[in-house]
Amino acid sequence: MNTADQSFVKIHNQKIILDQLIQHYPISRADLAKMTSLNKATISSQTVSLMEKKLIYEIGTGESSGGRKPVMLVFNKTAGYVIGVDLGINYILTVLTDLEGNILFQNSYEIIDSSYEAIKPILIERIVEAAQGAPESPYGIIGIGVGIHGFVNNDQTIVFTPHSKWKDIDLKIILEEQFHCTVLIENEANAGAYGERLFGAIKNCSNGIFLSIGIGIGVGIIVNNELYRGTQGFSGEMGHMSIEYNGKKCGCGNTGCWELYASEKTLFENISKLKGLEHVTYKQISQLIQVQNMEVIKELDRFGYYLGIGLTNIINTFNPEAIVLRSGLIESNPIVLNSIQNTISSRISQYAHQNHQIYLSQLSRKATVLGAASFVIEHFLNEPDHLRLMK
Amino acid sequence: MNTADQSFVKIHNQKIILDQLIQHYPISRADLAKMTSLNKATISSQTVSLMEKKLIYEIGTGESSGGRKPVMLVFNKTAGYVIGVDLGINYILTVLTDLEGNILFQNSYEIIDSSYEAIKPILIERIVEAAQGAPESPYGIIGIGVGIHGFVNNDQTIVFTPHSKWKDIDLKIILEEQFHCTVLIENEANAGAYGERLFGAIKNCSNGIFLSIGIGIGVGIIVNNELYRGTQGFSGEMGHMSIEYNGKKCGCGNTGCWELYASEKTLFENISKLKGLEHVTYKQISQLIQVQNMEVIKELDRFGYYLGIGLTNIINTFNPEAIVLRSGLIESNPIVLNSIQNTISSRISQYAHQNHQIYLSQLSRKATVLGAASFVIEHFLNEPDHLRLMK
DNA sequence: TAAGTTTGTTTGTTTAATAAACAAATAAAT
DNA sequence: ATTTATTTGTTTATTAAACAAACAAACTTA
Repeated sequence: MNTADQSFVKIHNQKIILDQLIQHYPISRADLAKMTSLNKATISSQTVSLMEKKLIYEIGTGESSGGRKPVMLVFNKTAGYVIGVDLGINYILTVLTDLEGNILFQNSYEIIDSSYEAIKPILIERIVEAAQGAPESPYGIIGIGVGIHGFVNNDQTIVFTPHSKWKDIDLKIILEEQFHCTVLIENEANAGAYGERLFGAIKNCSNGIFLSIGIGIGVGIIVNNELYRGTQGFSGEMGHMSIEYNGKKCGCGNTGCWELYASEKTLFENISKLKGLEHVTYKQISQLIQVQNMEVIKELDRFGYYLGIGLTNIINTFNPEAIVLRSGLIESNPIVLNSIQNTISSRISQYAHQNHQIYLSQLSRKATVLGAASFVIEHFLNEPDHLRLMK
Repeated sequence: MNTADQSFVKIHNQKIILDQLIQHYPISRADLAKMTSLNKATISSQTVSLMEKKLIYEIGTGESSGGRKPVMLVFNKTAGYVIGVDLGINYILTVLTDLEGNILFQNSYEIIDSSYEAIKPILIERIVEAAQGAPESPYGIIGIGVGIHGFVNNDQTIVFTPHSKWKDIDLKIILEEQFHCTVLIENEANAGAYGERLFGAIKNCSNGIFLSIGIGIGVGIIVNNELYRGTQGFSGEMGHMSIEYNGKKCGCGNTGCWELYASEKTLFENISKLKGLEHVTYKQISQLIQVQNMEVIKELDRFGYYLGIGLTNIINTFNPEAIVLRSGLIESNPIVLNSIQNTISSRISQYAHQNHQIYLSQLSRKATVLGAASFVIEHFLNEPDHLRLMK
């Protein structure tokens, strides 16, 4: 029940102007007026306000098109910096980005002891290290975004991580107290979906699905231009969608869960069993494919087949504009897409002609970490008054 | 990129005031000011505007609470009337309602020939009949809402109806030309979801799922307080979600589709086979249950079991606040809910404690028709200027 | 050199929300 | 019965933001 007044109008229009500027800079006031259909005078007054906030600045005149030369405005992408963290199962990926998501610094750490007690100091250390890489700027470090493999509720508490067994960890409060800045915690797939929507394969897509395929399968859902988190924050647990109601028993309690058939973990297990190996690596699989090892290729086909079954369910559920697949294996062996596509084509409803695109992740390993950072950026740009300590 | 100005503010606040008034009338200006946290003077000026539009009126003074008596305002629910139509597989249900969804007139027609050519004149006749039941009012018949069993795209064209085989029928334009009023066409499950959210089991629920179980299974999805239609309008085809990837072949092209296991149609077929009958009716089944026929009860349990399997998938996907089941059979034999709940409980992820409620449809047979009508009501109340012919 | 165009600012108007003052009506206290 | 405090709803003046129109500056083109 948010009522509107004059100040709402100003904030609302300023957000539109800034958005257009970010999308199309360098740009003149006159062009902004044309694009937004706001009055020239309104643009003039709003740009003053944006310049006072150091979010934009003038870079001199542009080309004339038969009259006075325009003064070009640009987005000040270095008005502040953000730290993004991807807390994976066996790694911590940390980045420092500007307000456009450009990476200035990155660091990857391999987790040995995944207990919370062991991770916490390492995490803080990595964040401090990244923060030190930020140049002087009006707003300094505007916040920290964390994407994590596990259940995060709508209060941003980490409720449970299936692999490292963290329980009810309030990392948000802990980091806020440590660093005194905005901290946003999100599920790994949600963050990935957001990253791909802002910077990657589904840029500006209204309805998109992000599929994170690894040890399990996680799904990030974007509907009606928004991330859909669910009532408590637990949407997108489609790895535990049953595709064989009387199938294999899963640790979650369900039977025939999709990720028991279509995760990278399952594929790796199958191939290592096939080859009589204890363990098989990405590299080994890629090599086996390159030498046309038929057993492995057949296994890969089955992998794509099972993915296609679940994806058909997703398409029937969401009628999405696009689906993004995040899987190191598929990204380095895009041939899997063929069996995925074939399976979907043979199964998708013939009643209505559904249009959908399937893309590989453009951000790849950085989808989650950039998504996490972008939550913070968006939060910062939506904050009507940038009342913060100047660094 | 909708910029805001003063008139936006007025329209926006007026909508909030009217919404509060509809929810809480009779109500005074003073109480509206408190509830909306708008200034008293603003409420005074806006109520003048709403009274000019005939959407509200005064009904005299109320009880004083220690000062001047308040003037009570009420919503003018008879400012106009709406026609709702449910175009089912073997019936046409038509209602006339006021602006609150109260039914003034209703009519049910059994379809014999379901071809478009046969239905069209009957449909028009039913609408005319319903319209004649409307009393004199400021706005007259404000529109016609149609819920239909089949694929409706985002342009509101009926793309395909699986049973009656209609193809690319632009009913919206046809009815608009015939009746010169707003016409809105929606999928049956989407309309039902909307009806239940406005008037029924999931009133004001932010994230809810409506399950229409009949010859097939259709799903209406409400997320982030909005109906989710999908990119083309084909979301919620979860009847064709595979729960057994190598299962029964479905007419849609997929295998192991949920509705092959958990639709009323399947249940009826199974029971009639069991009893060696050509055909079995709702009544017969209810009677068999009442006399504790174990074969039938077992079959009913299986029905609930299969529903529970798909519902577990839905909960894992959406983490909804509530799920509404629309099934004549379950509504008259709510015992089925037990096996549904048991199946879900034993299968739902133990990782995170998910809260969800499962309700029976409150609107029952009228869910779709009231949902269809409510789209028109909402459209009317959102129209900033009610520039229409007075009847 | 003159004419027309483009850009961005200035000026005054319009509109809707708000605060404050006010009048009317009423209940409760004395 | 009188006083006091309270509640309701209107009136008045103020504020803020968008806008239209006028304008000045800077530029291109003929």
